[in-house]
Amino acid sequence: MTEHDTPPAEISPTEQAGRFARAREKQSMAILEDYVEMIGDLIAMHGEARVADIAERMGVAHPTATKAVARLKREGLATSRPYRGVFLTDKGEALANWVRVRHRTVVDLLIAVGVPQETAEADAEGIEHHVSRRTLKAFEAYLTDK
Amino acid sequence: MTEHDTPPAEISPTEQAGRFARAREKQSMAILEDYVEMIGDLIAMHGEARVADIAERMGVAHPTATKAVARLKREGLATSRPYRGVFLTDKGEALANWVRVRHRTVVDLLIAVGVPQETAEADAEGIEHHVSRRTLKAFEAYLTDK
DNA sequence: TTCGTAATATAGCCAAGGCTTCATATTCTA
DNA sequence: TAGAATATGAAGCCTTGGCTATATTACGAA
Ligand SMILES: [Mn+2]
Ligand SMILES: [Mn+2]
Ligand SMILES: [Mn+2]
Ligand SMILES: [Mn+2]
Repeated sequence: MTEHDTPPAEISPTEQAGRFARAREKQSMAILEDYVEMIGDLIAMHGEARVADIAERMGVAHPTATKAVARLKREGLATSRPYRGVFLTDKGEALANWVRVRHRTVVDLLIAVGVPQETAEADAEGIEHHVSRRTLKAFEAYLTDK
Repeated sequence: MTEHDTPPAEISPTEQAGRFARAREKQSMAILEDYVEMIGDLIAMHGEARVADIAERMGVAHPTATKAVARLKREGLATSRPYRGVFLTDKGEALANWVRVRHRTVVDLLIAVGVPQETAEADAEGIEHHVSRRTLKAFEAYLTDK
């Protein structure tokens, strides 16, 4: 029996539970993050972010996008005027910028360790939301030093 | 205005929607994956996987774990005998093994690029589920060559 | 300036994954 | 072997994030 067949490293139930809990928290932020990033991008590209465009690019039905925007407003990340598109608050803008930088860094890191670009772009869309500040710093350092 | 202030790389709405859709699919598998891995670990460590232990280690209430186990059974990944614990089917075992290898590889990769071990372990719990076969292959190659 | 079309909003459905509370079954110890 | 403690199960609630179907609103072309 090699070391690879042994059970995983010892870890207390509490600690492990904490890791899962943190992963769940990150997940609950993921959709918000994707939407603010998307809204920011649409505004940068087209000068406005319409619900229909958001929905199309997110790959969901438009009422789904509408509900997501409602949540963004509830959380103080966005505003919207009926039939006039969606706008980011300062808080939303700040989040969008941070998320965008993180997204790029994750893609760059993946490519740097040998992941094909297309795969990197696809996987990053999910991975990014679980990359903590510390891990991001490590990625940046790695990309700089390399 | 530097290149960093420009909008993200051009990508068709359809392609981008596909990426988000794939990320959502991965997410819907994440919980199943964590549970089969956990059940496999508990069996390896203690000879059995009781709902109470699963719940404690996942950081959820026991009815939540019970419902998750019900879903595993529905998907043909596990079986259970009342008051006798939970067992993995062949399919469940295969998934658990694959998930465990992937988990370790992700942790190793993160550490290899400079992420502190504790952070790596924590972030990997979420990241792993979005690492595709291709990306995993790249990680393995990187770890070997390094 | 009207009116048809396209965009947006609203309502109501579903499944997943959390939770608490309460009932029941098993196990273990005295 | 009876009874207490523990484990499991069942019921019912909430939020999120999907969906479809059906109003409404706004805009631009005629
Ligand atoms: Mn994303
Ligand atoms: Mn992203
Ligand atoms: Mn995990
Ligand atoms: Mn894991």
